[in-house]
Amino acid sequence: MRPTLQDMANILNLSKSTVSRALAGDSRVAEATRTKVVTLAEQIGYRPNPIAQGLATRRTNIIGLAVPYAPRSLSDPFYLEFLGAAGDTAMKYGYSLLLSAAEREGSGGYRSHMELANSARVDGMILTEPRVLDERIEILKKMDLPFVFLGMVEDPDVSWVSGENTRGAAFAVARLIELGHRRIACITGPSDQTASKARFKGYSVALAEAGIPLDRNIVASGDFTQTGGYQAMKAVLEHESDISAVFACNDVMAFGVMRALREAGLAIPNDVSVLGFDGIPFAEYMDPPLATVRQPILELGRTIVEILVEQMNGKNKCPIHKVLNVEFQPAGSIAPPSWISREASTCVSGAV
Amino acid sequence: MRPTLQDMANILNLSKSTVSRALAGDSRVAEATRTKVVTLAEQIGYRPNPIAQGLATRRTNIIGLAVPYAPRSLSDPFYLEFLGAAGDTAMKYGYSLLLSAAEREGSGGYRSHMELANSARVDGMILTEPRVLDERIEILKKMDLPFVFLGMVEDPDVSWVSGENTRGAAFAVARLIELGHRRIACITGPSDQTASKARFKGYSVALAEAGIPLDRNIVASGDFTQTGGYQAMKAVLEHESDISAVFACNDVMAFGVMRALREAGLAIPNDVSVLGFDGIPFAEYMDPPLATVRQPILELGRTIVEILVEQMNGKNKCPIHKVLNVEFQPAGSIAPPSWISREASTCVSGAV
DNA sequence: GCAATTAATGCAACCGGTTGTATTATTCGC
DNA sequence: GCGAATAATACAACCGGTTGCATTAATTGC
Repeated sequence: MRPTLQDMANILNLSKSTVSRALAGDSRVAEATRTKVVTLAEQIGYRPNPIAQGLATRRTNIIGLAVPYAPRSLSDPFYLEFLGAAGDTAMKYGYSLLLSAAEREGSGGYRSHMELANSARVDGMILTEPRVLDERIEILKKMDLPFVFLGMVEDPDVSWVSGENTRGAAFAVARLIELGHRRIACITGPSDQTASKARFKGYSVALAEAGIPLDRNIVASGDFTQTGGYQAMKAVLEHESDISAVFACNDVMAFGVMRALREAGLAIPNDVSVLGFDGIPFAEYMDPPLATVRQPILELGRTIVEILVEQMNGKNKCPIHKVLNVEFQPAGSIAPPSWISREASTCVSGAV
Repeated sequence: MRPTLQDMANILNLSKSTVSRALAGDSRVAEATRTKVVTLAEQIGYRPNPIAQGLATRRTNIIGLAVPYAPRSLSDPFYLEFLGAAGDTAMKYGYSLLLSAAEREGSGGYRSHMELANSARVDGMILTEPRVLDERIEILKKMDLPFVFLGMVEDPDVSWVSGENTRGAAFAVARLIELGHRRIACITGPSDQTASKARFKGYSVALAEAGIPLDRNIVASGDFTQTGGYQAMKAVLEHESDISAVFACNDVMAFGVMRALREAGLAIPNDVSVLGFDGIPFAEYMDPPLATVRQPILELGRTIVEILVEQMNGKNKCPIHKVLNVEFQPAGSIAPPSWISREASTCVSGAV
């Protein structure tokens, strides 16, 4: 049986409270006593019971992490990396992560997240994939539990951390335009997710700045999964054959896009360039390596936990919004459009 | 403030115990009373405090999940999928998953897992990546906490669930041999992991059955990461140029292998065939799609939780060892060796 | 109609800690 | 040497549930 505080007290002929204070480093207990207590604790392997501590202090040292159910969620390496980084950081601050496995049902899919938040089991929550009008926010606000979103939230009272979606997408798409691309398809994520919306906005901005009209026929919406990207790309290819580049709003969809293109007999990047978003490790192992916008995934995980910890400690009551830099990462999946290469080669052969 | 049991008791002029029993469905409380209690609970949104419940019942309804630190761990989609499935199943049985973020240090890397196991915070533990002589087993056995490993463990007293590593690998490698391959390299995982060892054994068995001698020069050890696979393949290519196929002990390493081969100017599968293991979703999105041995990842997650739940309920005291079927999944990354194709084409052109 | 059952509820201890306050022992000033 | 201040420790309530046993009320048997 695990030794308890009372056991220790009995052995040392002390009271529970003194033993407890000795371990907590309370200045009121004599140095000699503390030493004895600590030594004994070491000896018999005493560890305070976190459940009892939780009941007494109303703190659990656990952070709830709400991961949305599929289609995206836990099959996207982005989340795994994020999870790892968040877990690491949480541990550094003495917290553990409790996963809220999401539910399958469509609309009620947030119930388990809300239950966890309301369970007194966690000191704070990390939430992911905010929607434009996210029903969870109102519920959470009523609970006075600190929480932070991964991804931008409109409500100014809510803390969040996000990669620079709009600017990142705009910058990368501008590079495509710079290469000579004019017909650039866009595979978006679910339209009600803020990240998806922001990346699409970046795409639109880049087009607008280059004076290229936005053509809805070459914009399709996926669901942030391989399959989603694959199907969306197929749908676009059915009607449009003159695109020379594709911007997929995340890497995983870009993989599906690449497959759809190849199946349509289009070579990457010779016929069509492909650009992703996220910078997951697999991107550079594709053939050709996928050009993407690298998010600082580890830093996102770290930062979000740090902000949450601050709020849990009550140090900072005002909401924090943090946008982390992203970085365009060129790679073999993008190249100038074929008509430029052809012109160039014509030109060269003409000169020879 | 959250309503407590006492609040409910006060409102209804009942005692805590009756209210508690009413909610628990104890047959001793009158039906009318139970209805009143349940109605009120519904009305004021009463939810029992799981921390207090945990203290009283010594059950937390939480399963600890120990994920080893890098290099593999949470950057491998295999684990993410596993995690999702385990989480889903856990929820179905009323449990949540508490992640044990692993530590960076090499040898002491298991400390946090053991602390979690010993923390009274979890009712059971899921452990991953067993090593051949896994130090955790002895520690866990002393704690009388149910635990199950993902992956085979030698100790017969320990429960585990695993894919059919040896047979799966043997079968797949045999298919390579069947295609005509003789010089098949093997990129193993860390040699002290049972999964790695078992898959390598499958490779050896297949060779032996075909009468092909095992050549240690074309066996290299990776660490189950892309980079590890890449480097191991490079090392092999440095001395050996006559291999016609590679078996990587997991898909993620296979991606690294493919990259190394391409960088060496070798085409897949024309010059070299590549075979992976795991069946992660990305495999089929590679170019060419990666042939692999598909593990039933979701079922692994489901089964492991079910076994653990059974053991936590005390229904089954004897250890359970479960081997789940794997399935060879052919794909574009494997083909007959080039000398066969060349012979074939020579033959054909000769015939014409 | 009264003892014996049975049904319904209440009391109080307990889970293992934390923490406000009371108590005892010691030291200090003068 | 005595009262006051201070240091060290103990007591007891509390966190919010669960659970064994006692108690009371209602029902049954004869």
